[in-house]
Amino acid sequence: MQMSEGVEWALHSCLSLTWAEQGEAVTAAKLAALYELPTAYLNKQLQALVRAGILISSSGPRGGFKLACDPGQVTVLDVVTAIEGRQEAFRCQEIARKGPGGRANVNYREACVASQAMRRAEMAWRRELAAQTLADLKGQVESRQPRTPELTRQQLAKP
Amino acid sequence: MQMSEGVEWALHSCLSLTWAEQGEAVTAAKLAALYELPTAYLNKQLQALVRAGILISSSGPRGGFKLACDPGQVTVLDVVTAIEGRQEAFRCQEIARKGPGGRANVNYREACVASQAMRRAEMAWRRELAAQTLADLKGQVESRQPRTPELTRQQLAKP
DNA sequence: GTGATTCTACTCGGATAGCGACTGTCCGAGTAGGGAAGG
DNA sequence: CCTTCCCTACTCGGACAGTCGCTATCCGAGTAGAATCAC
Repeated sequence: MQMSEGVEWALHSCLSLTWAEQGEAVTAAKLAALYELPTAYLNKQLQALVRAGILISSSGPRGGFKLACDPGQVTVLDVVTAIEGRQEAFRCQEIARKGPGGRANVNYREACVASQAMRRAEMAWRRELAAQTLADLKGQVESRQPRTPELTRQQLAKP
Repeated sequence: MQMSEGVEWALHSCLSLTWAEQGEAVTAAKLAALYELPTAYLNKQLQALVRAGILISSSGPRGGFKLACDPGQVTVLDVVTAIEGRQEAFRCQEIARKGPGGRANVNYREACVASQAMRRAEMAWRRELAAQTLADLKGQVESRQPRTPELTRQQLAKP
């Protein structure tokens, strides 16, 4: 069970976008240069964020990506879901239906104790992720590394 | 991010083993027949449980698998970890090290805010899984489907 | 009859293919800005 | 000089290979029990 590394890329890219000049779109190439990532593949991840409504993209010269809304409105769960998809990690195959005492007309995705146990854990996971917004992460970085916003803006301003 | 379906198989197999005759080893073939699973592949999952110390295996006639200890001592997390491995789903690649304000001598698996956010969620996930033991699941099934233990024993007794 | 020995059938365990998802890359559609041309 | 048109360069977006881990399977090592044989 491994998560796509695109999640890490997406989180850092979103943070960098919070520090970019307001209204300015940032190209995938510049975001990739920030962290030495492959441009085309990062572009693919950013596309997923656009589809999820987290970013807005524009083509052509002076085009690029920018945040679609306030960082306080976007949770870490939103970003993770945008990259990983909405389906849960544990997908109950309802094997209990075939087992002793199984009933064909019961939805074992809800009734099976194993599924419930796993679901409860995933709910807790989601709750933690939903409790943090991009603004929270942004604030944490700014208090620990006050120069990061300025350095990011400088890097993004480079041709 | 999808979890191996072996987790579901392992949980149900362990539950069935709690209902098997005390001291009797159950073969992978019989466990597979309970839920109509491919025998060889289920065997592979059970091997992982043996390596994790959850089950004990014995070869030859009257061989098979049985629980290594009391069901109350085995948590759902133990089972999941045995199948999925110990590494976390989110593996920080420390791309922040290359980013603005990055320091080469900092462990970003600990310091990066993205990594911390993800880690906090995974900790909550693990905590939920560790809070439930096989005995808990066993009790839940027995209170909802009182006939399941008996039916399981009957199925396992069949040649 | 009893004990040791051999033999057989059974089970787990690791080694071996097959497949889907993540990883990585490329080129085309569309666009904004600049430059040229005409009034 | 100003306006209009065209053209170029740039960027995203989706389509196309490569690789790794999960899925599925098979055969050999080891063993417990039964059958056989000698005493």
